[in-house]
Amino acid sequence: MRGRLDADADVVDGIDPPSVRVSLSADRIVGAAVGFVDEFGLTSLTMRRLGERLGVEAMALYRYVSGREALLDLLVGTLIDEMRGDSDVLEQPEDGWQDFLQRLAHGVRRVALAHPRAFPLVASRPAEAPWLRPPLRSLEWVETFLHGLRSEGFDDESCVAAYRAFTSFLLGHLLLEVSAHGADVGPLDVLEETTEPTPSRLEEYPTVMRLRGRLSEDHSDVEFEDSLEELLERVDLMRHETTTWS
Amino acid sequence: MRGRLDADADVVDGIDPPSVRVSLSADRIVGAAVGFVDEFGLTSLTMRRLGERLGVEAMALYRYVSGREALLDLLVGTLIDEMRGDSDVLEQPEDGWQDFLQRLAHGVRRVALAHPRAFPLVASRPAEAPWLRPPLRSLEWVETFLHGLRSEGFDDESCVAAYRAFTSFLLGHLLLEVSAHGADVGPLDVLEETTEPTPSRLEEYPTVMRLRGRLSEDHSDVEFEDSLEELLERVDLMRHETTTWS
DNA sequence: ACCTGAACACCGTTCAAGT
DNA sequence: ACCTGAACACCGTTCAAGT
Repeated sequence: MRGRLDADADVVDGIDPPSVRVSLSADRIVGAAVGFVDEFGLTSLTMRRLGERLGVEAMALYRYVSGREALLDLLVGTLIDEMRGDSDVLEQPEDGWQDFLQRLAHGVRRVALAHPRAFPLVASRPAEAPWLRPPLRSLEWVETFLHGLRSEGFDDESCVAAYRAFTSFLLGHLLLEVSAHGADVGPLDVLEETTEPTPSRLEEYPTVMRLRGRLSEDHSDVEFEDSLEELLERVDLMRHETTTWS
Repeated sequence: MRGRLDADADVVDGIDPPSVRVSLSADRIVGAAVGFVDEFGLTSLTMRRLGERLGVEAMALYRYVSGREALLDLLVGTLIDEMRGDSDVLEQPEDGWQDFLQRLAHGVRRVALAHPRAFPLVASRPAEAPWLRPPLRSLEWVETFLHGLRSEGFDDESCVAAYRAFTSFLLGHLLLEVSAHGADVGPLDVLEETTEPTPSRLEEYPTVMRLRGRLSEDHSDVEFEDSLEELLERVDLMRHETTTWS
């Protein structure tokens, strides 16, 4: 017994250390960044504050990520890859393309709802190439999508058309859904409940006023489901079969 | 003749003065901000640089706008109001609701394409109320929309459903369209054309590789037109007539 | 009434220096 | 090898002071 490890010393008196002292790595940094954004919002994410959260000076982060912008890109990549671990999302169709796209859509939606404050990044960051459309903007997922539909008999043109329709549907729906959950925000997130939540000059807009209650109802779940169904029907119509030689 | 005006003196030697010396106002500031974002992108918009552009110190701006965040909100408002001046957009239906929505959709699209670098703001800024959905997120336009459909015989529920479908369609389409035009971007906008525009590890993704050409084709115009048609058909289906007593 | 100078707190980022 | 201190340029914002 050679006595207690010296390394313990600085944990012992550090009440609630920012994080257990694990050596830094790009993954750990990005993970912390995701957590930080989930908790405090995008505008609060600062190299210095992120360093603090990791028990390190901001400058130490530059060993692993080349800067703040690069960090945000890594963050987006992480979110999209999170779906790979989702067992409901398939790598390739097993019960037809409709089931395949259903699972994919719900997978993306789960990610969006799990990270409502980070999701707008997925939408607004410039992609590697303009044809990598958010929110399915990694080469991996686009390959999965296109190859999946091809293997189900879609021809090239239909695959691409379906990809476009699918992404634009997802982006519109999910962005609106997370923004209703109070997504991006400005500097201070503490929304001042003191000011009336409804704009004051409302009486000038009789129709809005009358339908306000109905407008506020949240049916995101069924709406997503229904619109997705409709999308799949549209995709079905834009579909040209192809004979697969194999 | 009391000699030349003293005020001219600092214009005379100032080669290419940042702007003709007009007294400041909120409108002028917001207008300059829009121009600045159009030209240099969102991340380049800085109180100090905006002041410089207006021939004034940054601190002077605070007399007219309460801060940067407020400025961005005003900017969003301006963009949306830009459509009021669009003679193709109607205040109320004249040739049926389909024509009405067609004009509205194209009006929003023109704004988005005229300000591709500012449009993501319209999408991601938190609205006054969660039911003010981007991109139709001013009380004025929501009133116009809902009242317009009501006057065409839609009942309350259909109006709201149509509003939801319409906004989510527009948001998805237009955000993807402007992001393909290289919208948001990080710090430096000078996109480095030196690095190959195509991600390097492309050969690992055979389907993407093969369809790359097709994926890059830009058919935004016809795509918008077609999807809009489909949307209108969907709206037609979700429509319950109501008897208007008047 | 309207703008400016100086100041403050906070950024991102670099780099020589510490261990 | 990995992190820190000090420094730099640049933010947003406040406020007393100038005109």
